[in-house]
Amino acid sequence: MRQNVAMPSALPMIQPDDLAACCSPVIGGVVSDEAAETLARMFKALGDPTRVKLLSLIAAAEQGEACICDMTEPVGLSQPTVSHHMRLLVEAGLATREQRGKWAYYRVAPDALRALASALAPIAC
Amino acid sequence: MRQNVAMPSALPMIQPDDLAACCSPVIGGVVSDEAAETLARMFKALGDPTRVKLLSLIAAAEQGEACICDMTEPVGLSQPTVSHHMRLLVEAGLATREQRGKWAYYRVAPDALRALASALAPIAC
DNA sequence: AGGACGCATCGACAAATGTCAATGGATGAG
DNA sequence: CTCATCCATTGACATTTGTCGATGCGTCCT
Repeated sequence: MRQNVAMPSALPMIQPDDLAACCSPVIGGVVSDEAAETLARMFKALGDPTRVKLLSLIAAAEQGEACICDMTEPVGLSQPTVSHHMRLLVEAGLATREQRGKWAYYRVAPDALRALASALAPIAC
Repeated sequence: MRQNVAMPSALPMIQPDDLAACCSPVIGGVVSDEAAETLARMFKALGDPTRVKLLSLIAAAEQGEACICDMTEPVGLSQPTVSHHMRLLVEAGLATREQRGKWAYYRVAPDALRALASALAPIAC
């Protein structure tokens, strides 16, 4: 390795709690292992075209909510598969689920999206 | 399926070219299949804690650049594995690679991060 | 020229992921 | 009560992903 070039060690460690802060993570300091884990778990949930589209469908739906049966046809996948994807989105904190009678209504979690967006903020805040 | 609830069909289709626009994707209209694919490919690259940390390391390094040999020890993985992860980040457009003599210098691609961040913007823009 | 170093590629392998058909549990309508 | 509907869970399977050791290709130093 080259001499002693400016690597991590003594840089401000970003903790998971800091994720909500503006302009913190990725840029602005080395993220801790836990923060990297937390961020990656959320990003992974967005790392599938079907889930991106599902989230988009929900956000675009009137009332900002949708149930499984509304989404299977637009994404062209089976009901169990859509249910599975929605579960991943909820577990990642990117969506919420509310059972109302026979239907399960899913909504986007704006705070989580905001947190992710701010985690990416390169410089401009 | 319930009656005819407000689903996609006639909503503004977000195309990949629109991804740079502010406040467009995910929220604000149903993303097209291609846009969902594009976004998912980038998010997937961030869907691994190692890659999040790598990006963070690069961004935090002085000069904003780092080579493989600077990163293997902080992430605790073998050189081929780190090289592999960096390739994924570059292919996703989230980082750039520049060979200078013996070393390969990696930098973060701020525009790509900005595009991703704006793709998440829930409402506030 | 020869050796040391930085990095990418290859082959291998276990683990995780996306998908479906089949099934089962709730809820609401008749 | 009975039946249809919405949804989640299960089991199965092919594909993708993360990781490593081994190897090969450049580049720099002496």
